[in-house]
Amino acid sequence: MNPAPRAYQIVLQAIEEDLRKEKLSVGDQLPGERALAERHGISRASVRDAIRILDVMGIIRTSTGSGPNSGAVIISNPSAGISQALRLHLAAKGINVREIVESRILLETWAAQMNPRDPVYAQQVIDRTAVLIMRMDDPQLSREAFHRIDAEFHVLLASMAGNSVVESMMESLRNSISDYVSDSVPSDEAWQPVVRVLRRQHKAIHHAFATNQRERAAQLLEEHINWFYSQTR
Amino acid sequence: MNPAPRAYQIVLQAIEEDLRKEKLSVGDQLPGERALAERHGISRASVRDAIRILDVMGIIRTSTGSGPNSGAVIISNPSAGISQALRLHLAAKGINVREIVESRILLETWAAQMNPRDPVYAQQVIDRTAVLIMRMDDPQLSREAFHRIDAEFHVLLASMAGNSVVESMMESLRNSISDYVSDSVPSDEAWQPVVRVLRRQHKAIHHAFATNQRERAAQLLEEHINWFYSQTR
DNA sequence: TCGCATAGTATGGTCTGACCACACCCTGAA
DNA sequence: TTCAGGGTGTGGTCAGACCATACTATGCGA
Repeated sequence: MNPAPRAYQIVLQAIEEDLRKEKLSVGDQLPGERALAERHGISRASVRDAIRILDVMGIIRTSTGSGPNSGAVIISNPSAGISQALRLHLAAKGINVREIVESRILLETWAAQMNPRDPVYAQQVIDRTAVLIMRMDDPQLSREAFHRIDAEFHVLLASMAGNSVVESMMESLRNSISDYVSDSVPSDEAWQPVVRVLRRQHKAIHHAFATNQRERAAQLLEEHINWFYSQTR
Repeated sequence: MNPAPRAYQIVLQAIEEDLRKEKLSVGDQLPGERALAERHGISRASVRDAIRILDVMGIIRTSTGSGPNSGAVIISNPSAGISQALRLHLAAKGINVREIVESRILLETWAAQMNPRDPVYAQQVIDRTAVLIMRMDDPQLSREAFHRIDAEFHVLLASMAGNSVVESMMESLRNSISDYVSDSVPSDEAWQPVVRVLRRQHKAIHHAFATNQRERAAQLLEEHINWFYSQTR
């Protein structure tokens, strides 16, 4: 049955157990790699395997040096691991862009129609997205910067629903295709008319949210996403 | 900007590039770790970091020995990485069960209402789920086995929509809470009445699918999931 | 007493080289 | 022709070393 359990899984399971029991929580430091190795009776190399996994999964952040901010510190960045997974499987042709776009529409329209769990936070989101829209109006903005703010805009709106799983998946879907998006529009000349339409759509979406027309916001989001991806093929 | 790019990222990016260009695809073998180390001018330890990441992300499968089925072979298991990420973040309290259940309902009801991309496959799914329902009727079945078949049942139904992202997320959500599910119902005595209701619900859901009542299937699925999790608190 | 440069210490990151168990393969004997 | 045996290359694991870094403690000088 279990002929060869990997050595790093010993550490991984122990840490997962500690997380579950809240012996470890966000902000805490993990014991040093050498200490973990000795505690579990395995080599530091195997401990590093576990640490590396926690790192790419967005559970911890590692840094060199000593002191309270060094070493492996628990963070919570659920989108990191999911983004990486989606990105790699997109490269490996295990999934395709159509499916990602379809999923984005599903998640974003759901989040838009969802009753916000926290009305105060929802109002903050509406205010903050208004700022993002203004920043995207800057004609000096590079395309990379525009895409970055654009992503933030969408993730922020999705966060209103108060579901971090949906929010992380949203962010991951957006991240996983960011290269694709950047490569999609070949020239800056072709980009100019596109960005004008995007700005207009963003403002309409924001207006629908601000006036609490959630159905309409969802519909506009779907059109917005579909339109943009029709431009990139 | 880039003071310390990790050594393993060199290999990771190279492999991702090869996947994108289809120089590598499912079934291919990766070069040996020693060969990759020499090619990129880094140590085997760093190469192993990259290999390990691809492994946990479900991009490759590794095994010892020699020959065409040994070493690191490209597979495509998108749910592996996402499952692991969700599972760890669930342990780290970065996400909670409510959010996972909410997401499951979102994905499953969407998939249920979606027009199948492939009618032939949809019919196969309906036939195969019928078999699973029969197997779940076995009173000798252990709870672990029941949950396993139950998960297969739900993932299979979701796969009808023909969106592997949604399917992977479904499977990952299901996997990430499997421990939670197993621990939820304390005794086998309490489990018996629960499993009877689950069987009945599964049959109703299957009937709705088989008779193409997709709206109703979605509604039954939502009730089914909500009911089960109301039992586990 | 205070301020600050310096040595000390612990961290993760990387490398080297070694040994193991395993699975295929190839050769040669029956 | 068959098949038992060793050969070879694979990932898995280990041990030990060195590095750059970042905090900490020391102690000197003002």
